[in-house]
Amino acid sequence: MDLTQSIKRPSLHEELVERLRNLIVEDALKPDTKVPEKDLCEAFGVSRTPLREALKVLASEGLVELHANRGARVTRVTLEELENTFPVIAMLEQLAGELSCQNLSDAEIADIQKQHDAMVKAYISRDRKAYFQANQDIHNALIAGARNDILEAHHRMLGARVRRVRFMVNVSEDRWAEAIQEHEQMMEKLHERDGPALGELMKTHLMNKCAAHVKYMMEAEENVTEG
Amino acid sequence: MDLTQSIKRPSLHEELVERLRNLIVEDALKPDTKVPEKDLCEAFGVSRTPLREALKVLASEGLVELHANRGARVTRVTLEELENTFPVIAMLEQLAGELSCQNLSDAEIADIQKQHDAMVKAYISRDRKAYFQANQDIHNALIAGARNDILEAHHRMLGARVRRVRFMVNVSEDRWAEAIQEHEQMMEKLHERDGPALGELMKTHLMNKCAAHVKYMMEAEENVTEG
DNA sequence: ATTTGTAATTATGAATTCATAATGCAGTCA
DNA sequence: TGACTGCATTATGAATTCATAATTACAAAT
Repeated sequence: MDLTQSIKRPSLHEELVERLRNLIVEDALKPDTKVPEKDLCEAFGVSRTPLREALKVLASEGLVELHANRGARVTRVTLEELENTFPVIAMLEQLAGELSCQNLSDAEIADIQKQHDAMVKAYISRDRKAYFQANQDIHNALIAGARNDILEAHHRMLGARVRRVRFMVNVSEDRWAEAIQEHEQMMEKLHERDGPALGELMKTHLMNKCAAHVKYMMEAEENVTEG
Repeated sequence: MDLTQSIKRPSLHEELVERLRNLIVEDALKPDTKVPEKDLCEAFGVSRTPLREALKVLASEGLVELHANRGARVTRVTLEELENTFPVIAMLEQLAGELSCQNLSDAEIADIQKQHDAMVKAYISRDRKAYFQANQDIHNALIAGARNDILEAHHRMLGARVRRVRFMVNVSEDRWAEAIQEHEQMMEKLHERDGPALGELMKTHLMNKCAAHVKYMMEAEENVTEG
């Protein structure tokens, strides 16, 4: 019997932070959506106090914007924000790559290899959903392998801000193939436990991912302008 | 006349976040201090609602810990946290160094040179307070030079967590001299606008700073244990 | 018809109140 | 003497209430 289970009771505001964050990250709450406190209170069945505490936290994470007396609205991921965020994530992943090679156990590396294989399989069958999930899992595992809470926390924060566009984005066939290649190289260096090399690969991988997203967004913008 | 001035009226909770953060960072609120809401409310002359919102934000920044029904306490900067935080800051500063060389104007670089000269002067006269201030200003200017809000925000957040130990720390003569040397090299590369080189120097500089802090903390711990 | 001024409504910022978990103390019993 | 039980106190989580800023609706005037 797990005794700690019964003790841990997350407070309402923690719960709300989590659930609202998920709603935003998974694009259920669209950017620029006004988020009237009243509606959310009714939706979640809580009073305004814990809800407003949650909104303050989400605002500090950059997921919503608070305008005094004008309420909260979900932030839009701009091109500029994307171009600013990815390089920072890239640096964090570079560090994670270096540290993971030092800290991951052989068993953990084997697990990552399994996730990698699953990702490749998803790629072959063009299962985008499974691919994104496996890809996400691999990156998270490599971050966790750094054994650095601070790194992990900030990576998660930054990831939340841009994951929304990853949901929207349809990567091109070319870029998709390239990403798989990059992941293959990463696995190679991970097995060799060549930290600096893995770090470099991960940084580059992220910057390429950034370029793909930027390109996609600019094309989307053009369409909007034209339509 | 500045018209924006009259419009901007920071809400109570923003004000509280700022003031509490300063109190914690500047070590006026010591680690492990219990922070009873009642006392703070009286001190600031506000009700509990905005204060609790502020505490939630500070908790998400890692400056206080919230234990359900047991209130908030100022977090202690552990050795482990220090060792985790500095490498992350180092990566961010590396990126900032690269970008600053691309983005800073000649005038801005001249300004930084002035701050650098002021820092050297403070070093020569062994004015620790002035030195720390100038040092802080230089790093902030290089971060700002990256023209990247996300980078800046996360750097500020991480800085807040460790600045407290910088207040406590008395750097050794040797390390102090070394730090000056590193800053001299940084200025050189900045003038040459050699981004990658400046980035590398800044990363190394931060990691050396980290090592100095860790060494100091371990010695302090020994003293506590022995005493 | 468009604009401007005012009133009514709504939504948010903040204070207060209520409920409950945690703490402290006294008293009891081994 | 020391540990445990139960009540009183305190502090926090959450709900409610109050005050005020912002928005909307509408009427009047140009």
